[in-house]
Amino acid sequence: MDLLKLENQVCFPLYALSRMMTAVYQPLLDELNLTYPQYLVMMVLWEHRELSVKDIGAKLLLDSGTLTPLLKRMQEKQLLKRTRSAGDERVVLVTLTQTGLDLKTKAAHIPNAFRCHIPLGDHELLAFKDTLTKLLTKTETTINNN
Amino acid sequence: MDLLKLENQVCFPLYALSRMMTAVYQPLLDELNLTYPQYLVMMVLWEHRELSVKDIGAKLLLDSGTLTPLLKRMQEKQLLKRTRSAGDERVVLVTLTQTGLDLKTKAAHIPNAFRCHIPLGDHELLAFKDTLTKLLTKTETTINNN
DNA sequence: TAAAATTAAATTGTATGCAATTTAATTAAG
DNA sequence: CTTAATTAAATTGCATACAATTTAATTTTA
Repeated sequence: MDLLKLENQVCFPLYALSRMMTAVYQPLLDELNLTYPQYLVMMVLWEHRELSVKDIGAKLLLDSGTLTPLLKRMQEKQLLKRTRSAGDERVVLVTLTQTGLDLKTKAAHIPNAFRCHIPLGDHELLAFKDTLTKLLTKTETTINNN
Repeated sequence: MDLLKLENQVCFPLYALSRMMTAVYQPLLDELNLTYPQYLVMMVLWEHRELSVKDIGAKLLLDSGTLTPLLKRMQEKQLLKRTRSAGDERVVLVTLTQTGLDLKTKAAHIPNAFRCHIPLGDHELLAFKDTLTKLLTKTETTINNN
């Protein structure tokens, strides 16, 4: 068996599916004028009132090279504020504006709207999510124990 | 249950795992001076002697906006040739150079080297690949039947 | 067959990702 | 207490992704 054939790859369908899911989200997110990574940032900030850039990066597995310009664009859209921490001037704290907080109402229908496009039953979808989450966690550990 | 929480998302672990897997490949691909998308292009061209940009896009689910500059970079690295089809001048046909063909030897160890970093047994990995492939295919169909 | 529609790449513009470096602030060590 | 090491963001540079448009070639159709 030729292991260098596309059909024998695990990561190609992972890569392609990830992009396809983002494409499924896009028309829904267009209504909120958000990209998918920006939607993820909104989600962690709806959940946690105030987070540093590092905190957001730890949750989304993104570094400041990605987050700094992304957060600046979100700030330009009046969704959030970025302020230096008083206690530690190295840290930038991010909080949502009222506009950003209010956007959660407009986003409330997105999870269900998205769900409709996924051709999996509830049980399979949950099992799939579990597999992904466990593999993500385990791989993260594996990599860090280098 | 708040469906707008990060932990309740299916697509976040998909998105994060996809990027993490690419990061696992990177040190292996560095030896070949390839990025992950370039590696995928090499793979389809090792398998098929000649492909149009459209063919490559159909296999990798990428459009000419992504592929044209990517293929130009690979051409600059002497990995492939791009020529207009004689029969249909709209079509650009891509074939590997001898250098590109020869690179398969240097790539032969990559699948196994990569496999070592994935904390899953053979059976689970195959099952995971199947799930991904089926969901990719089904979602593709769902989207096209819009 | 000539105009209209379609198709394949390329181009343009914007938004990630990420490696590598830089800057500024804080902490650790001697 | 002062220097060295570390840390958090920002910056720089490069490579995807992808929407939207453009260009050139081919097909369709009236």
